[in-house]
Amino acid sequence: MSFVITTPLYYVNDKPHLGSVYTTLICDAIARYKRLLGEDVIFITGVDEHGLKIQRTANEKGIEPKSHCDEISEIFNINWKNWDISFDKFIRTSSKNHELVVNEFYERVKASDDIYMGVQKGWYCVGCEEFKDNPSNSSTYKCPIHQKNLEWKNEENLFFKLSKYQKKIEKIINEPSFIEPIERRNEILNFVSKGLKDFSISRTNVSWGIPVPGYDNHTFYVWFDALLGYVSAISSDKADHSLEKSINGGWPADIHLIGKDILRFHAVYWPAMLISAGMKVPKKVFGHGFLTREGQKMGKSLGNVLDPNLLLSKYGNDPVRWYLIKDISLGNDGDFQDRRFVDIINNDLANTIGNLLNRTSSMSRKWFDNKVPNNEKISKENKLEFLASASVENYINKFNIYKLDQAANEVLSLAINTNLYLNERQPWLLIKESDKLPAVKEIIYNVLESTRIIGLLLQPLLPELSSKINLQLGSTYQKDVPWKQQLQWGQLIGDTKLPKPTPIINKLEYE
RNA sequence: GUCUCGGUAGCUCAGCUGGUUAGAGCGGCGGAUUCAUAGCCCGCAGGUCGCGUGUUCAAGUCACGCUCGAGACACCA
Repeated sequence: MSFVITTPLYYVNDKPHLGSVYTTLICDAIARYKRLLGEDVIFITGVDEHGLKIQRTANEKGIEPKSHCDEISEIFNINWKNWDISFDKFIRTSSKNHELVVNEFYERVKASDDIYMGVQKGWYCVGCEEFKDNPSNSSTYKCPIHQKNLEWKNEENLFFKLSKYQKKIEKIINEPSFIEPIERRNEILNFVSKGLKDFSISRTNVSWGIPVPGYDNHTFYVWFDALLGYVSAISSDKADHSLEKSINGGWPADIHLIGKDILRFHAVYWPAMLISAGMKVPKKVFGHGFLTREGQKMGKSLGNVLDPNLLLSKYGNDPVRWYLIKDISLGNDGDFQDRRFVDIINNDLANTIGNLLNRTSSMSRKWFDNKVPNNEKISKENKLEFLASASVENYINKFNIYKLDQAANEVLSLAINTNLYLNERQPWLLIKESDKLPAVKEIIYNVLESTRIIGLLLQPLLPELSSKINLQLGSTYQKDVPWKQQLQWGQLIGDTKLPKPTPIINKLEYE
């Protein structure tokens, strides 16, 4: 059984922004987590390259759409590597194999008698190049963006019989686990209950797209094409790619993680399309929130767009991951605040976790010949062992239901509890009494062990920091041993050499 | 316009089916300690729980109204 997780296929109109980085980082954490649990993960990301907007952007730059897409796609690809994203597939919707899959899919949908030629008519703004749905549309209505009169337009389009799937879609979205979070689910339920209308899947005025077989001047509407990228991605690296290859390769997706703005396409149109083609629907569509900055919407007009690459180069990968994962609850909107960012990183990562490792390792080295002490096990019950196993359990429970922020907080509280334990036991006093040596050994072993577990728990969230922690404990994550097994108490081996501790994370300064 | 969600300490937010002195983290202030990255640990924050009315023995927690904010109401992704 494979676990298929997808980011949206990002529109190549512009380079990656913080929002796409956010989505992708979350997916990466989930993908890493599932791999640690031993699942066969297919982590899909990629780019959506067709459509009028791209065509126009390329025209403005005076280049072919294809070269524009090559350029931006490469930026995305490099970008994800810089962020250490562990994706398995990177799909480009302009690729040949994708086109083959789209055509095959289209044939299936056609065979289900779900395609017909219709007329898209309505009030059209030439400036926006789109139809405006205006209840009181009259010829005097002006487009609010362009301040121009609308034109009445008829356009021949191929339509997909979405209305036919009303009942089936209702059934799917009624399943509480299908759409998360629940607030978004209500919106979709409400939308669907008003009755589904067929939607057009082809355009006649867009040349940059996949041609519809049999209709010379038609190309597929970008959404019809883009959603299929999730499917074609699965077989993208196969020599002979076909729809069947993708289906057998792991479809359906276990989770589509997307921004809340594109929920409807994923939770309504997409399942209907899939049913029509005789395919399975995704198991879950998760619409996360948006990021604001210092309480304000980010936008070009406000000039407050936060460049993710700047964050990466200035602060590094793990701090950004920690902030976005731990401080924003998945599904809610989140606010990026410079001050808070610095505080959180310094407190959580440097002071609580980093310093714990540092003080622990220092004591052990100082008193036990630069080594891990042997576990004396003199106490009847081990408080830290109890706390650690509780944290591991909670962490896994939270992660399984995609409450990543709570999982992260679980790690943090284990670190806090471990610091607390140290302060209670005060081994630095006990060490002065020679008969207390066994007790000191036990305490130090426990604390080192707890720290090792903290490091392991951080593996899917902060891969870099995690390995740094374990390295300093002389205990690396072992690929051949199940992660859950390594999370069990008591795996740290006595007499292991401890390297000289160095800070695993530098403190940030607020400017 | 219709509908949905939210308005709780300086900031970010927890508070499930109503019930002892309303909680956490961060920031701020004070204290104790030294193994450690001036760090960890301990204590302090007296907040009309947006406003008003009502239901109730009892409401942050329910109902209604108002107000402010976010969002949905189909082909921009």
